Amino acid sequence: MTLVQLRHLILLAELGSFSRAADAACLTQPALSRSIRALEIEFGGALFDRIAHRTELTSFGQHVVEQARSICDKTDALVESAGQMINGSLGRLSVGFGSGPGAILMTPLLLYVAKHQPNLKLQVTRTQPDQMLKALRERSLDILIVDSRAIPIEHDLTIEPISTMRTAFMCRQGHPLTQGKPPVTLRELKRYVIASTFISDQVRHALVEIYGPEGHPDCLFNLQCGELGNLLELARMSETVVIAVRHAAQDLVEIPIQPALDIDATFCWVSLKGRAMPLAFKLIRPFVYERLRDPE
Amino acid sequence: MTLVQLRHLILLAELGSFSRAADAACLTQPALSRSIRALEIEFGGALFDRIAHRTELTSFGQHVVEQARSICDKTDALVESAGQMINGSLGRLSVGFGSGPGAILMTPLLLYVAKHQPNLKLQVTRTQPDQMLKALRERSLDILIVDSRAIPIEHDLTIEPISTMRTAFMCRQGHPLTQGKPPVTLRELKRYVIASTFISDQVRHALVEIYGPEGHPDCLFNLQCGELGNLLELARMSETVVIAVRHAAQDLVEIPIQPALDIDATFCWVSLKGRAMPLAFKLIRPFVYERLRDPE
DNA sequence: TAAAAATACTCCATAGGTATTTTAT
DNA sequence: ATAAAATACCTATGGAGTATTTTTA
Repeated sequence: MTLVQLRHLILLAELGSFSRAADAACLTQPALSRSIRALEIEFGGALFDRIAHRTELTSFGQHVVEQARSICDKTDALVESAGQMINGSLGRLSVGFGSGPGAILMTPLLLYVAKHQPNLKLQVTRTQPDQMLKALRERSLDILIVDSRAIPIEHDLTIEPISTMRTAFMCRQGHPLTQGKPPVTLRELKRYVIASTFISDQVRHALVEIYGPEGHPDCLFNLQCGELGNLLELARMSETVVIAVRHAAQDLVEIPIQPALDIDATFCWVSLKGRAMPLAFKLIRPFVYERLRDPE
Repeated sequence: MTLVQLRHLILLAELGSFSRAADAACLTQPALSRSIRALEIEFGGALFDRIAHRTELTSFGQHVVEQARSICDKTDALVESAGQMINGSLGRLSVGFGSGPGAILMTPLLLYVAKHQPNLKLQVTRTQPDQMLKALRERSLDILIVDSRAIPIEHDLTIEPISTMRTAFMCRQGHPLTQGKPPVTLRELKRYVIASTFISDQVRHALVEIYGPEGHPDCLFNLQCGELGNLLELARMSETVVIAVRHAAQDLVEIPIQPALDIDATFCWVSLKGRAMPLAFKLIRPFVYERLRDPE
């Protein structure tokens, strides 16, 4: 029994003539005749009564056709939904965000999908990198967007860079640090509470290299919080200074510190090596590349 | 997309290895590999992640496998139910009975099917021959069991004889006609009410031939009723004489009329020419042949 | 290095085409 | 006589086998 044979059966049942059904199936009459005959032999009973100038289902044929219809409908539905999944308009995508990309991208991405990909089931998550890696390996997350320094380089991960974005000390507009003449020293900065997200080893070393022992996070930061969003809120509502990706908060002001904070965040996609990317991925990919970069 | 391919897909999803799934499918590994590849090409996306020593469904593959399972289940169900229909244990059969066969056979047949073919959906009907022929042509009846003289010989009918059964004048036990010395004349008979079912032209001619003008149904019968069962009841409850198939009522007594009523009922199957017989037919056929005959 | 999947090739079964016969009206 | 389906025969595609290569842990 073949799907093709079942379709022939359905067509013949509908058209009531081998010749016409063969035409409809883009087949010659003998081919259709054989196709039906093969089914009949396989089932062991006649599906049609061949009456001159007419072909009618037997009661057995009626029974079989009903079920054949249901089978063919199901395969049509499969092809349809598979097509939708392939072009990405159907299906689910679970994205995990690191603190930086989350602060910059989460709301815009949700907005974008809500507006332009209403059929896509998107799940976004913001937790700690190690938890997200675990989720990725358990396949409850499809992909991460994180600062590459936040995750270890491991053999089972595929890491693809997205962009580098400038990092800066920032404070609210009108903050005392912005009132004096430009170059601000670390000493001046440290008169204020300084907050940051959790810091990678790499950045810690970079800070010490630029600012000496005074730049060590343990010494530098009073407040640390995994959620950059909360830190930015804090900066807006107080004289707290935050260190973060400059572009994460346009309404804050960059502090012109000397020596300059010459650290870039390097954002990347992280996925499991060897795993096919969920198809919906390609629908959000361009949007992420477009938004996760410093403005010109 | 092929049912075979879908089964391969399901098997591979279950076993998680091309080699093992190929074994299970009685196929070589390369053949299965190609089968799955063909599906992936047709759908335009990967169904499996090939990880060394392991093969796992992609999210797209999960979606497809679910639907493939449902399709294959349906085809299994089709094959199963078709097999049952072929061996007759599933399906429906509509039988129309003429008055004689109805009186003899209807209850026993219902009983037989109830007891031995509980899965068969049997519909039995007792109406007039012309109505049954109409129903047969409309395919609301599959087959008739009637006295062949009750139906016209027409080109679109297949008529297959079953048996001939003796016809007799009958009355209840202890009826006055059974008290006198054996040969009863038509004149004596006609002192009682005589009842019959509706009579065919053939039988009418036969009666006139045997008994002369006195034997003409219009003259002979006081009561006529399409339901032989009612007539037999009547004979049991009164002194009414009935003419019917002798075997239809063993508890009635045959009247030893002279000249003898030398008329046989000739029962037959009637079906539409060129139409396959419903498969359940073969389940009741032997029973009908066995029961619809005069006892030895 | 070993195990699993992919690839290369060869072969054959079968689906489909063309031509013709059979059948029933 | 005509129209429809079945049959006969041929061809070619594609599915399956064997042998081999590639890949990755």
